[in-house]
Amino acid sequence: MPELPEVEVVRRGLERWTTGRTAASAEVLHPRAVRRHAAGPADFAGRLAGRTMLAPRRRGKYMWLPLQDASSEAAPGEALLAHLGMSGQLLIGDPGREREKHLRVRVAFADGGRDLRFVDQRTFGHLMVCDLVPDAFGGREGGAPALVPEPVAHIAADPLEDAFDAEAFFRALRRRRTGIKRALLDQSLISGVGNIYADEALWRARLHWARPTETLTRAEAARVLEGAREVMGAALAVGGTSFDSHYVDVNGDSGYFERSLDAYGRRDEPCRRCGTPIRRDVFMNRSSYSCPTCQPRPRRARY
DNA sequence: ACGCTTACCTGACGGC
DNA sequence: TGCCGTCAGGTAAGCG
Repeated sequence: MPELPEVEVVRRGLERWTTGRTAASAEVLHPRAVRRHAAGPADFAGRLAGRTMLAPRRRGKYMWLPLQDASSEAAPGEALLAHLGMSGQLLIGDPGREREKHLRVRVAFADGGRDLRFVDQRTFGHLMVCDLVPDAFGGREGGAPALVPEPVAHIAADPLEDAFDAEAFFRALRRRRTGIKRALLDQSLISGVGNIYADEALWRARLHWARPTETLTRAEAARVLEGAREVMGAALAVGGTSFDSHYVDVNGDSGYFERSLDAYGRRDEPCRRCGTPIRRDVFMNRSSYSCPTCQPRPRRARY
């Protein structure tokens, strides 16, 4: 389940293997993989052919590769945007290797070297070519607002970005009438946090997932933010979290953070702070893990 | 307008 | 052995 650290690991892999290379052709093997590319698979492939991929960028769980025309020095106005969804993988390898069972899109390069493949069992992920627009969330680059893909324009900065505005995040929480975990999963408030790291951040902050956001103090909000930054930074340092074969880097290798998780997936196992068995609640049709002692349920809960 | 629910999708797994 | 229900969950459309 790729969240920010896992996407960043993939972004770094792409940075090494695709930067400066020119796409020769793209093959869409499953139209659902490019469903958000409104003009269709043929247009998607046409917009990639002949264009050079610049250094990949990321915000939250989205990543993109700015596309430059071979014939032009002009700054890129479009990008190849990728979201891995639940099970998406971007893989780099020998073009002659066997086709993966869930291969959805393949991009061949003009240099004839390693190709780029989008493999996605559950097809929640997608690729598209889209316009770049000025960032409304404060990202800067070279003295001007940074450019982000149009579909990313409504996604808030992630907590590992310089542009992330902690005070604005706190004010937004106080305005909301919802629970803290729901807010952490809302990518328009803070991006990059998914179910796993939301539970980990809340465990670190010692807050229950149903805590009403409008009652959070500035100090509590800061604890959540610090927890998210710490846990995602630590996960990134060891290559991300892998629960199954779904999340891998561009070479197909898994990360090692699962063994370091304090809450997620640890039902009935002892809390690493106090020894109380970790509980599992069903919330938003998914699991929430927390410590009954360190993270007591608030008297007024919001779901 | 906002908060919340639902649909989308495939494979693993447990129970019978 | 095989069938069926459940679970995994990010996103955005759609509902009230």
